[in-house]
Parts: sequence; structure tokens; C-alpha cells
Amino acid sequence: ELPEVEIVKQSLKKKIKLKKIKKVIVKNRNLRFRLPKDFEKNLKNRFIRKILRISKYLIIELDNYKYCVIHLGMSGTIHLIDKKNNSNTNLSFYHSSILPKKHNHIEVFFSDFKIVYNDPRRFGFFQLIKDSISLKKKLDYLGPEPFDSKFDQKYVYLFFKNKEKNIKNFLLDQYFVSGIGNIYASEILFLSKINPTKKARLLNIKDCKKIVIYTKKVLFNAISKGGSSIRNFKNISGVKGNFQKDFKVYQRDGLNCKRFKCTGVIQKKNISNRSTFFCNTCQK
DNA sequence: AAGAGGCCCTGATAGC
DNA sequence: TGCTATCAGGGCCTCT
Repeated sequence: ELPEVEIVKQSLKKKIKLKKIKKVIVKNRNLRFRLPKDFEKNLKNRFIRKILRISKYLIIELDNYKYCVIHLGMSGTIHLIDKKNNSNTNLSFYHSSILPKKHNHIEVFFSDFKIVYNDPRRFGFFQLIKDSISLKKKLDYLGPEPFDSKFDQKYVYLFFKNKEKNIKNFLLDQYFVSGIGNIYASEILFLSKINPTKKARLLNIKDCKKIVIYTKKVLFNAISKGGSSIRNFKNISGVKGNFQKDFKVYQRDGLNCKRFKCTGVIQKKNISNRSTFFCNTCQK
């Protein structure tokens, strides 16, 4: 989700900004999108100008104004391996600091370290975009980011007019707002006291205001806590997020509602094949 | 044309 | 050194 990608971006930026790519090795070209034959050649000897994040995408701007667009999908991680002492700093959240043995698909070498793209399920991708126009075109479909001033109660209220779809699915809909994923969607709705199955058109302006406020709040807090680490690997010594400790509903099915004076129990329900957690009692 | 559902893929875990 | 089903942080594509 957006906070996790943001944390990766920040740690990656410190390390590779203005550095020169010495070499690229691709071990598996078959990611979500197949890597073209000239991928390595296009990266080699390029300097990194900028690292940015747009919703859940990582963007690396090269000195020839081509762009690497990276998406981590469900299981992608980026690791940084130091050449000198062979130590390994993890740039992601929910993985250990040890580089996995399998699925290290792409290695990008710098003078004294390399970054490794690992992705067991290969739902993620690495793409080279030829220029800024193409980049803009590719990401044009995205709705406003949660922190964008355009994402306000008026926008939400107007967007939801006559929409039959439930609110949970809209939070995951990147055309509506870009960056929320399955964890934070449940958390946002809990704080907003809105039932995830509620049809969007039934939300009033106050509900929309809550959605906006708590979306910004949850994502901001998640970033400030280094994201969420929900899978624990065996060797835990790398960088881990802490926001999972703040979960109010996610993966808390069967447990008591944390809201003051609420006697409800957290429910788990499949909505469009994604697990959704909520309190039946205080989310109306 | 909005919305639902299948699908891409591997690995961890629960239950038998 | 069992097997099998289910679930996982996402998004693209097709069908209605």
C-alpha cells in the first residue's frame, strides 16, 4: 500500500540518488510484464536523477529522462546488499533482513552495493518508460492521492452520487483515490464508523468528510510508523514497520472492538474476494 | 458503462 | 521428506 511504498522510496532515495548504475542482471524476465531485451542496456551507465512515489508506484528517473516504474504487487520486496561487508539492509517491511534464496529477479549494481528486486508471486513489475509523456499517460488513470487537496469531502460526495458499489470497494478503486490497499481500507472505515458493505450513494456529506479525514490520518500515521509488517519471517533483524500494532480491525476477527464502550466483536467478511474486517455494532 | 468475478503466481499455514 | 485446501499487502481483463 502507499505507506509501505513510501518507506521503500525514502530508504532507496538515500542510497541511490545521483549514483551511477554499473551493471544490471535479470534472472527472470517474466514478471507481470515481460522485461524487454534491451532493458539492461538502457539502464547501464545511467545516473539516478530522482526517486519518487506516485500512489503505489515507485518511479526512478534516469539522467536520460527515461523512467523505471516499479510496482511491488502483493509480494515484491527491494533489498540492498552492501558489497564491502556483504551485509544486507532490507528496504521493505514485512520481510526479514536476509535476502531470500529464490525469486531474486533483478539485480542493479552500483559501485559498492546492489539493489535486488524479489517477488515470489510476480504480480509486481519493473518497467522502463521512454519519456515523461509516456509516464504521464501510463499513470493518467489514477485518481487523486489521499494527501492531495483535491481529495476532499466535496470530491467524494460528488463521486459517490448514484453509485451502487459498496464503500469498501471504492476505497480500493484506484480511479477514485489512489494508494489505499486492503489493510487500510478496513482501518479507515472503522474509524469513520461506516459499514464496508454500505452503498456509496447512501453516504451523506458528513460520512464523506470522515472518509477524507481518516484516510489522510491512517496513511499518515502508517508512514510515520514505518508501514505495516504483517508477515513475520524466521530471521527478524531487518527494518520492520510498526503500524500493525495499531490495527483496530485488520486481522482482529473474533476479538473485541477497540472503540470506547463498544461491546461489538470484529467480523471478517469477503467483499469482492478480499478479506474485510469491521465491527458490526459501531459501523453503520 | 458500472460493477462483479476470474485470473495471474508462489508460499505459509491449518486441517485432515 | 504426508496431502489438500485456503489464504495472502494488487490490479488487469472480460463479461454482463
